[in-house]
Amino acid sequence: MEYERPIATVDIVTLTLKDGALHVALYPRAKPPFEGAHGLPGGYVHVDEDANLDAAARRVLRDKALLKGVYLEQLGTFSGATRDPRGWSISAAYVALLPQERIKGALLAKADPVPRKLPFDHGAIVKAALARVRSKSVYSTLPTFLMPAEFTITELRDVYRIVLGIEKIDLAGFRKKILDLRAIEPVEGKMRTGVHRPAQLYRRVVKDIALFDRTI
Amino acid sequence: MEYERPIATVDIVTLTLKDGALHVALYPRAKPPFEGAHGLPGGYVHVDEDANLDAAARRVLRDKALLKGVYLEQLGTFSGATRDPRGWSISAAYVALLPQERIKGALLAKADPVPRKLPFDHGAIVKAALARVRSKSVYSTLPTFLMPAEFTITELRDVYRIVLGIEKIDLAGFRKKILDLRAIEPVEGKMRTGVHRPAQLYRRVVKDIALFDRTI
DNA sequence: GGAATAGTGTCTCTAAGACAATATGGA
DNA sequence: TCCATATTGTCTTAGAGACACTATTCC
Repeated sequence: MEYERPIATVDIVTLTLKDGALHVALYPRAKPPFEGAHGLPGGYVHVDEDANLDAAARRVLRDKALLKGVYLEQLGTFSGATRDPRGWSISAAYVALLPQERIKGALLAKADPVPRKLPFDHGAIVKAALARVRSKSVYSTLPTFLMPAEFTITELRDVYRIVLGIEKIDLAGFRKKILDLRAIEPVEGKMRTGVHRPAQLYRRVVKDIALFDRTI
Repeated sequence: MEYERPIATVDIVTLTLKDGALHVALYPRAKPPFEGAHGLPGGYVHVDEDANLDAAARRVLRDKALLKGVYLEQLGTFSGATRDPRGWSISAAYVALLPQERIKGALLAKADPVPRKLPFDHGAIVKAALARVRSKSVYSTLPTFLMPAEFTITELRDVYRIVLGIEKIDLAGFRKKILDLRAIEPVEGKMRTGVHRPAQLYRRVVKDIALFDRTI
């Protein structure tokens, strides 16, 4: 026996750093339901063109001009009879991380506390995304995907501070850990200058995240 | 515009311990496709009776008489045009853990290496489930859900050894860590006897898993 | 020189790991 | 008594954290 098939969609929680806090990218909805309201980018799975859900998520990112080198991982699947007014629905949620300058045309809203009045269960999805990113950042180089192509160790340390909500992280210890992992490498001859000793610039060397033995 | 809706199913990777190794519960498929073959328990989402995917997963467990106190978590969602001969499909995969004596009527197959010739992409799903359970067991009390109601610390230590693939874990250090966490408590007056000093029996006290600061 | 941050070295202290010592019941 | 495992205690050592010290640039 065949059962009625649920609606199948993907939704992307695109997180970035702005003004020292995590922000989520929201876009106005072009069609009902919730037409005009700002929500997570997403949409129907296109069974004729998407090879799978990952491909559907990448297509959504492409439509928003968020393309190359974006960190993307499946967050979880949200479902139920009541989350979408159109009927029983399944939404595969993804988390994307990228530096702010890569995002154009989106409304960047503070991710914590989660913005009020998001459509569907997008509030719960953003909350889950934040929890995932925070817990994973404790023992991985996930926050490097929030950095621009080149960054100093101090800047990376500050991003860890923001993501993890830690008031201070000792720079000497942080430097040792992050360099021992060999997940970033110095960019030859490039320094960040200022009214102080110039700092070495680094870039991420691994495509995926690297894991620490312990915690940051 | 509405797109054609994919098939929506749930699949459960039920892991247990047997003969000192992780095993996965397989059941013969009653209907096509792959009728008669052994595969993961699962089935269509019933939009008329399931409140959401978690409820669908619990219904599948209930149908297999695996009911109370089963640890269940969403593993991830597997999808695509080709994984199911019936068409573009989405399967929400779940991991369930329970002690062997709770499982009746299933074929228990060694989970590592993954059994050959499983239907659909069930091989990949089992592989992902194993990876999830192993990585999470490093820093949590997840393996306690593989234990019967009462167990000794030595028995729990051995389960960690099996799940993590570690040849030896010092019992004294393990005892300290697991007791400090207060995730298990002694069962008053109950001891496991043998041809040696009797051992205190313990039971799990937390409903969910508890997390270690570091690793086992 | 002074200010500010980058980068290195060192000390302390905790905690993990190894392992010794003791406890207890059955044969 | 001995054997086997349970349970507790102790010693050593690696590593994290704190922080002092030096380096380098601009003013």
